[in-house]
Parts: sequence; C-alpha cells; structure tokens
Amino acid sequence: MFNNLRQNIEQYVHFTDIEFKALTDKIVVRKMKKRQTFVREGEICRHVGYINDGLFRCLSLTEDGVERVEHFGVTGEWISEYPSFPTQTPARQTIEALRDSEVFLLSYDSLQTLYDNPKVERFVRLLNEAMSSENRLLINEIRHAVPEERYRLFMSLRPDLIEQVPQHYIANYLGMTPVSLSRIRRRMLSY
Amino acid sequence: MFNNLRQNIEQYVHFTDIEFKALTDKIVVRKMKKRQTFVREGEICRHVGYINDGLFRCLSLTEDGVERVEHFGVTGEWISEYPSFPTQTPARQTIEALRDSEVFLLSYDSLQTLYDNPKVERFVRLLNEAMSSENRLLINEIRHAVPEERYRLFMSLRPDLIEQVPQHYIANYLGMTPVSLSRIRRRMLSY
DNA sequence: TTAATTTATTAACAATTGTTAATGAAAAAA
DNA sequence: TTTTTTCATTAACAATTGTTAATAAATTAA
Repeated sequence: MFNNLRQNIEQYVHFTDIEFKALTDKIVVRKMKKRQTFVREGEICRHVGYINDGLFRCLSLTEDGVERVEHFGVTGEWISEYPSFPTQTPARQTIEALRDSEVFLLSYDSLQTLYDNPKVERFVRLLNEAMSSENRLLINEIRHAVPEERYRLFMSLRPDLIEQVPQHYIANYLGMTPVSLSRIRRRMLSY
Repeated sequence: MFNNLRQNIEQYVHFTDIEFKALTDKIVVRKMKKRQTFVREGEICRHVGYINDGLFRCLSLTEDGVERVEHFGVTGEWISEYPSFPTQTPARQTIEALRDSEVFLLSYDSLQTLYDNPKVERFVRLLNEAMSSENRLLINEIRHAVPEERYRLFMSLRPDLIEQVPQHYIANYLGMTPVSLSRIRRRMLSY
C-alpha cells in the first residue's frame, strides 16, 4: 500500500519501520474522481497529499476572472497549496483532479504532531530545500525564455505531461495562447 | 552587532540568549569590497550569509557565454547558492557584491552542528517554506507576464532596487534587453 | 584634468506573439 | 445514436519585442 511513499521519503531520510508506521497511522487514503477538488480558492488547505496515483492541476483566477494554470502534480509527487498549508491561511489556488486519482492525506495537525520526531522535521526541510532549488532554476529559465523556448523546456522537463494534459492547459500553464502554442508546434515540425 | 540578525530569526522561532549565542559563536563577519565574489560558478558554496549591510547580484552564464542576472540580495536577506549550499555540489551561479558589503557567514559544517538543536532545523524549514511560497508566486507572475508587466511587477515588489541597481542589470534580470526596458520606461511616462 | 569605458536613449527593420474569427475533429452529454 | 460542447488548427492584422547601429551622458581610469 505505502511502498512508493516509503521510497519517496527514504530519498531524504531513513525511517525505521516504527517511525514509518507512526506516519502512515496518520494517513487518510482518499480516492478522487476527475474534476473533484483537493482545495478551492479561499478555503484553508488542511492537508498535504502524496499522489499515489493521479494527475492534478493547480489554478488561480486573475482579476479579470480568467483561469491561470500554475502547476501540474503527477503520481509520486507531493501536493498542497503554498502558502496556505504551511501558514493555514486562505488558499489563492484551486487544486483539481484531471483524472480519477488516489492521494494519501496528512492533515496539518497530524504533521505538527509528527514534527515531535526531528527526523520528520528534517525530511520536510530537505523536501523544501529540493523544491526551492527547483523553483529557483525554473524562475530563471522562464524569465529568460520566450514562449517557444518555454515550450521546448517544458517538453524536456515534463515529456510525460505532453501526453496526459489537454494542450490548451499546457499553453495556459506556459503563459501563452493556445493559438500561439499551435503555431509553435507547427514551426517545430518543419525543422 | 547582531541585533538585525536576531530580529530576522525571531520572525520564525524564538531563541533564548544562550541559543542565539551558540549560533553567533559560529558566525564569521566578512567585509566585502564592490565586485568581490561570495561564490563563483563551479566552486562549492561553503557558506550561507546574512546580509547585514550590502547589495549582491547572482548571475550565471548561458551556453553562449552571456551573463544572466538571476537574483538580487539586499540588506536583511539571506544569501547562498541553491542547490550548491544544501547539497555541497558545484555552484551554477556566481554571487558578486554590487557595492561594499558586510555579511555574517555560517559555514555548512557549522550549520549541520547547529541542527542538533531542533529549533534551528525548524527555523531553516520555515525559512525555506517562506521562500517556496514566494518562489511559487513569482514563477506564475513571471510566466504569465510580458516584459512590460514584469517591469511593473518588479517596480511594485522591489522599488528599492530601481534606485540602487544599474538599469541594464534590471533589464537582464527581467529577461529583456536594455533597449526594450528603455522603451517601456518611455511608454510609461506618457500614461 | 583628460581619455577611455560604460551606460541609457533613440531609430529602423525583422520576427514573434496576441487577438479575433472561422473551420473541422474529437469528446462528452442527452 | 444524435446533439452539444470542447478542442486544435489556420488565417489576417495589430502590437510588442529583439536586433543592430548611432549618439550623448555619465562614470571610471590614467
């Protein structure tokens, strides 16, 4: 049941069976249908989730009420709303399942209890450091790339998503119009 | 001497005088001249620094050997290379003082020792969570903004830097040419 | 101080992207 | 199945940005 989760954690710290069980005892397994939401804008995100199997998108609404796709979460990744989850404040984003999914939930309160074990604190610190490293790289790649380059980067970083996610969601995620993405794809065929 | 540093830390966790002294005992104060480097590309970043007074830029080189400004660090902020510092691997960026500066250095090894106190671990976790929240916001603002909007965002987020940093560094940081930034500024005057 | 270098602005042209609208294909709902 | 909705592509035009080059101002070095 929790084999993949255990492998994910052991990348960062080693847990004994007892320590791992202390963690899994707090987990609630949730099966989600396509289009169900993990958290909605304005709600407080009460859980962090390990995606045991699934596909999610995080989206926000601009002032004009236009959807903005900000993140995709796939099997084997952690998902939650930042800063809503760590600070328990209202979420800016909505997180929605793009297909039927299964997530392992840890509530904010459970996690605070688990922090009594410094190994858990260390695990989350290391997870956040890895995330920060990734984010810093991403920020600069994006900032210095025109839409075509962003799509090329996306293809190289997330080839799995090209197959799974509707193209207009990818276009939106990359900060361009579906029309522009379609043109870029056509241009790339002729190289 | 360490008043500002203490205030910075107390935003996240409360340290007793003894705990704070344990930390400052590990600190090395470094005065840096303009253009001196904190770490260079290819080196391992051995320290994290609290900028007690100063101004820094982080830059990398593209494949074509072109400089890319990726970050500015100002007084009161922490600076180091990610992932070089947390993983002790070669740095991708160079960090350079833009004016005479003073930083409080903590070495990687000292920090590992300090982690024996779970409060330090917690402080760094919270610092990273705050950084992750910021980065996620930034990623999406950037991804969905054209150069002019990026400059407007930069003005609202970092008005202090407009004064202090040469304009072509800001243009580079924002992923546009100095020519384009100059045009944007002119356009904005006529609104 | 004088000379050399760096920096910001402006102009002209090429290239890419956004916008709007139309079409056909694919997927979902009735 | 039939109908409706969603999705990807293409075209035409407007707007913005990149590129290159020239100039003047400001800063730095000699």
